[in-house]
Amino acid sequence: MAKQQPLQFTLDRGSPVPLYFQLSQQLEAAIEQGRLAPGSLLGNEIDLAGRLGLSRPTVRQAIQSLVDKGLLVRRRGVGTQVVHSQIKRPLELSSLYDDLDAAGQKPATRVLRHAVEPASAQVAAALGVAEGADVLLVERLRLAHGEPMAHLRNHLPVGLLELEGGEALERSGLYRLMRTAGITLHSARQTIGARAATAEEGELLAEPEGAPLLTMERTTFDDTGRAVEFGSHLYRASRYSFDFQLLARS
Amino acid sequence: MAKQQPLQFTLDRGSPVPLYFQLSQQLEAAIEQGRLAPGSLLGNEIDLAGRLGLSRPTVRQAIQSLVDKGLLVRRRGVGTQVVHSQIKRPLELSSLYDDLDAAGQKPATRVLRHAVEPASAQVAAALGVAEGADVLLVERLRLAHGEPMAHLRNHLPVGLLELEGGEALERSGLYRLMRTAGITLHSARQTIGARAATAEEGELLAEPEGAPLLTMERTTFDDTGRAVEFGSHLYRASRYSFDFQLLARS
DNA sequence: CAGTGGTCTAGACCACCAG
DNA sequence: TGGTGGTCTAGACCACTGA
Repeated sequence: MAKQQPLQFTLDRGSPVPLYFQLSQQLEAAIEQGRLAPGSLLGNEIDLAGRLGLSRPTVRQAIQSLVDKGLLVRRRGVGTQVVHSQIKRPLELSSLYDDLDAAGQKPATRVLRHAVEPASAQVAAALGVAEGADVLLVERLRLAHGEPMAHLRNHLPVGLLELEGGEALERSGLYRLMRTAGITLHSARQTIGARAATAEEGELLAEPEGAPLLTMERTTFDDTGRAVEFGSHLYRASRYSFDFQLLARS
Repeated sequence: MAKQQPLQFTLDRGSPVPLYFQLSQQLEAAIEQGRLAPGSLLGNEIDLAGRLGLSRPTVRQAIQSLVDKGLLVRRRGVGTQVVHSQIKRPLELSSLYDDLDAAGQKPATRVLRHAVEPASAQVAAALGVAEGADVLLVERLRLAHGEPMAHLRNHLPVGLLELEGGEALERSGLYRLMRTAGITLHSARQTIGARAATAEEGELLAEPEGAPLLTMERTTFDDTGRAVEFGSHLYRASRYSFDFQLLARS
């Protein structure tokens, strides 16, 4: 087992950033840049704590956060080592806009509709409101490189966001707007399936009738447990797929 | 904010089960059974530690594990409360067999093929072996209630599992067999998409040609970073969808 | 202002693994 | 048998929240 030690860490005790977080960030950077080779041992926690002038629990907290991310593996009696395989991010609670943006796809959005409507039974159940109660409906077409990628229908409780005609939705994703509005996203329940495009859907997405479409339905909750969004989305299967990482539950 | 305290916890210091784990299990059970109502406050950590005869870090460790699962939310200056929405499990590194089994679908498996073959470029890249090198190919049809659900093609490095003709694969999932063989699953990289069925695929899955199919490709790694499986699967979109929970990355 | 969680320390003993 | 991570203790101070 290769082990090396010249790794240097700098901790700023005056910073408001917690010490364990400073350490875990620098460890993560070292792993990503290959300065900590896959499979190499990290050196025992006691020594590391001593060299850094930290207590062992603090060092453990830093290491644990990277174990939780899947970057490190601990083996009792052996040590802590860097995982070989490239771990990328897990499927995140991020918007399609951010996904495309990060992929350099220059996303654009066309807001097709933006209106208050009575909730259908499905929407009412998802959002936890009465059937027929007012909900905000936002219907958008997402484009990349000028080509349609997805048709997005989102239902929101009224009063949650001030969208002002929807211009903000052309420049940013819905999730980012929610975070900006002080809503803390907590969890989401998703279903991914597929079906054939109707003629109308095909026209919107520039696909022939009957073409396979990916469907995604998602209800998003904030940290108070309130449903803040129900989305019902269609993606062109020829142009889009869901790509993500899973970690085994320990 | 409702707060109640009659909750009773029993800790066994003689047990090999860690104290924080005993506590987190009992808390989780109380939440699931509704004895801890959604939105209710948990009471501060210091008192809880005192009443249980534990130190605060131990109690924190128990609470933190439930926060990580999405069952609890901490707010500084406020307290720890039970999340309102029903959190189910995240998308797990489990086999379709176990998924169906858990759903009471009485899964059955027909092994269509079980042979050593030269690796294609795609398989070689996924498993990290040379193109043309021997790999084990397992091809299965998964049925529920006698109806075909999915067509599963898995490639494995030779020598990883002793499958003995494949009978074991008719009674259990591939992942369970791997765990039984002492392989610790660590992570997987997945892609979910959709496409139209070819005539041949349609015949296997009892769908017409051109019917939408869900596709899933997955490479699974063990905790040493070794790729242990590459799967390329087809699901009937009319019968199956992927349903899972996401937690916001903190 | 009082109360909460967030962070940190400096020890301790144990269980597991390798040689 | 020695070294590793796994667990646990009994404190401490700080930052944030809400009344």
